[in-house]
Amino acid sequence: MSKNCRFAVAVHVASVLALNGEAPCTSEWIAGSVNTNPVVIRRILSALAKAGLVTSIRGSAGGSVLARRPETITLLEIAQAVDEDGGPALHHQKPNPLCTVGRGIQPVLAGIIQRAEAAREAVLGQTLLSEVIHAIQVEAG
Amino acid sequence: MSKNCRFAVAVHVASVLALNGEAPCTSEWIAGSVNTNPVVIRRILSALAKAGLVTSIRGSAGGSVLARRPETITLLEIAQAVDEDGGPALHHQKPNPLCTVGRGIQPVLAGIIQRAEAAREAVLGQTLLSEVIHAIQVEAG
DNA sequence: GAAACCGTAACCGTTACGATTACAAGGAGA
DNA sequence: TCTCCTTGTAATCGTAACGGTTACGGTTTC
Repeated sequence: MSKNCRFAVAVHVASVLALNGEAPCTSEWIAGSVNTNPVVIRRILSALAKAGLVTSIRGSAGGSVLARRPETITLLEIAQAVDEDGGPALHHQKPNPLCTVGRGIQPVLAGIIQRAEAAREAVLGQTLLSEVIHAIQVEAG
Repeated sequence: MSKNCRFAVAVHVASVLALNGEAPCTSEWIAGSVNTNPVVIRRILSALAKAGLVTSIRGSAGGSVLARRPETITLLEIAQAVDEDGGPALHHQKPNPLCTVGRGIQPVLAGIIQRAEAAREAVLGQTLLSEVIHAIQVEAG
């Protein structure tokens, strides 16, 4: 599956924003919580803003705030905002059409992979950011 | 998700082997159907053999055959044989434990990702290689 | 012994990622 | 207006993974 941690960072960012409420968070402060570089956070924030999940305020005393209530944001929206790549890849080269398998496998596999991804996304689509925040608070004590 | 096409190639390889029945297939012949290098196929075959799905015969007139009937092989077994990487990644660095989110997010996210992956794997676990072969034959005409 | 085949190590070019630096643009306050 | 502070984005670097390829040793058949 995906080898990047953008989804994990994006949920982390959204959780920090949600816990801060109306107060804008700077990318530097969020980076301190995620333990990475502020530019990495800004790239994530940019993707979340394009998806309408986050609003960024430029200038001094600026920062980012959640654009919607945590009860209305699913993890699927966050995942789709930062992870444009959809599902496992098919063949690099086109299979040999002279072979029965080579001729017919690609649409069959595409359908199966799509169904598997849909099942995975259903779980993310049913998980709300507010639930994640609650679980984090329970976990962190 | 995963950016490699090993799963697609592995299903392709297994389908070719299944359609050839008892007759061993050489890696070069399979490579001709997949349209890639024989060594790439041998690497996939090696992983499938370690999972007990394929038997390889060395020496002249050698090749590979399916070790089990296609009705008893699920796509999940094939995926796990060639894709050791499990699910999306968490953070690169450990989050800051001084932050509530940093302290609690990792186990929460791990649980959610695991549930999402389980849903995806359930679909693959219910799909049999024999069904794939049938669909390929219908598709290829 | 020769030929055919598997198994694997080694290497190359490409691609993607996270991290970092640098800089332009925007906005608040002195 | 001037000065910070912040976002936004481009450019670059090092690393890691992947597919493709060559090479070579081991194995089996003829």
